Amino acid sequence: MGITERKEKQKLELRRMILEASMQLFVQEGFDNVSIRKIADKIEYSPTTIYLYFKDKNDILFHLCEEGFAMFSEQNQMLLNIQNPLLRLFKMGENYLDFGLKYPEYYDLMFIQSAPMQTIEELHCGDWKNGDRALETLTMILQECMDKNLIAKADTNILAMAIWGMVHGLVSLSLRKRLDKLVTPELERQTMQQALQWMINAIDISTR
Amino acid sequence: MGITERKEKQKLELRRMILEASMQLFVQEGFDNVSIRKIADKIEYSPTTIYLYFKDKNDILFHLCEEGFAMFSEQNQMLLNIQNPLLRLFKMGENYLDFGLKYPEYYDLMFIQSAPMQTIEELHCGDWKNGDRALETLTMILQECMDKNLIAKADTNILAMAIWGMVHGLVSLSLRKRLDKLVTPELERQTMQQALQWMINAIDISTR
DNA sequence: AAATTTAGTTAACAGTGTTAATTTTTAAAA
DNA sequence: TTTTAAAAATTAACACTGTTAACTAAATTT
Repeated sequence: MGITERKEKQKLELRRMILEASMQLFVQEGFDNVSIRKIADKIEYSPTTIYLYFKDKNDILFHLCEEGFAMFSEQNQMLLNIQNPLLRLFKMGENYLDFGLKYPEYYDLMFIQSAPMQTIEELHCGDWKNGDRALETLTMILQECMDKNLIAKADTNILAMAIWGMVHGLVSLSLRKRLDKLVTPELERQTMQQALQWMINAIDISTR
Repeated sequence: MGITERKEKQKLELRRMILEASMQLFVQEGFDNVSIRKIADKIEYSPTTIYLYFKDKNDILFHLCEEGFAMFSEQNQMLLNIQNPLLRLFKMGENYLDFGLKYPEYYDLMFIQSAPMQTIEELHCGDWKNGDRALETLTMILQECMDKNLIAKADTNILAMAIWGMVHGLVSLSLRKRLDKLVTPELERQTMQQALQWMINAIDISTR
């Protein structure tokens, strides 16, 4: 069945085109300036064609979101080389901050916008593979830190929330321009890293 | 000039009506379901009338945002009675979490949406009185904690960012349904408070 | 009473996501 | 090779959105 195979390949190709056009519009013109019609213009198809490949706009957002997680996951590969779990925790936090500042539009989709989660609930039965995996990595690092007596023993879920909460808080406040009164734009990244470092120091009991 | 006075009073009254109608729509139907036309319907004026009282939609959002800060500030009045600054810090954090979960739409405007900050830049010369005041309270508490040797000495701005970042991170992740995989909805609030408690304990050096 | 300012409205523009009906293109069957 | 059936893509439309220009009605001043 060489023909049906080719046809499926073409379908996947157009699907990719739609996602890539959307992605470019996101990065270039910002989140609010992406419309179905603009995506259609970019790929030179009519707006309704997009609905043959994606259920609705949120469905597109969700798939871009997934790509964001893939990028983040790839960036985190380097963590595997780090032996000290507390240092690994810090580096993972730094990675998180870097990712958020480097790809603000992706970060928006992954962690700030409501739309992708709605699609996950409606179309993917609440299953959020990529998001869960990143979270597991975090809890595992925390468990390792406790096992090696680097941090005080506690519920890993609570710790994970506290640490994720903090780095997410910093990134999202920065992206939404809420930190301007606290620090100048040039120093923002550096100060965020210092805040992370300060927290890691505060929980480190190995040097006490 | 009794007449011009009455007229100004009427103008202010309609202004209030617009804000209150907007507020109700926010709380009842959610952020995305507020449109100029719906506000106009609610107050039984034509949509264009609203533009005689507010520059644009963002201008309305900004003023609702200001009301949110007033509410938050009022809720924080009880902090004044707390002598121990570290306990005061914890209670302020708890207040922050409570506020975010109790008034999600207000919280959205105050800390998540981009629109209000744009209006502040354009119409109010970047001046954000209410937001700044809340931040000052936080840094002052932190300074007091350091003065009384309850926490390790450090740059108050960095500390403020770390702590604000964390509570904001928790609230915004919760509002955007990102914590579902980490904790069940019923336990969410409690776990968030525990995360805060854990952090306060981690930075507390008075019992070491 | 006439002129002028103020308050509010109507109609319209340019844009949004989305759907039903219709056409064009492609592959399979006669 | 021509006809038929299926697939792919399009046009037209609906019900919205924020916002503006032009206009009307009411109130105040001259």
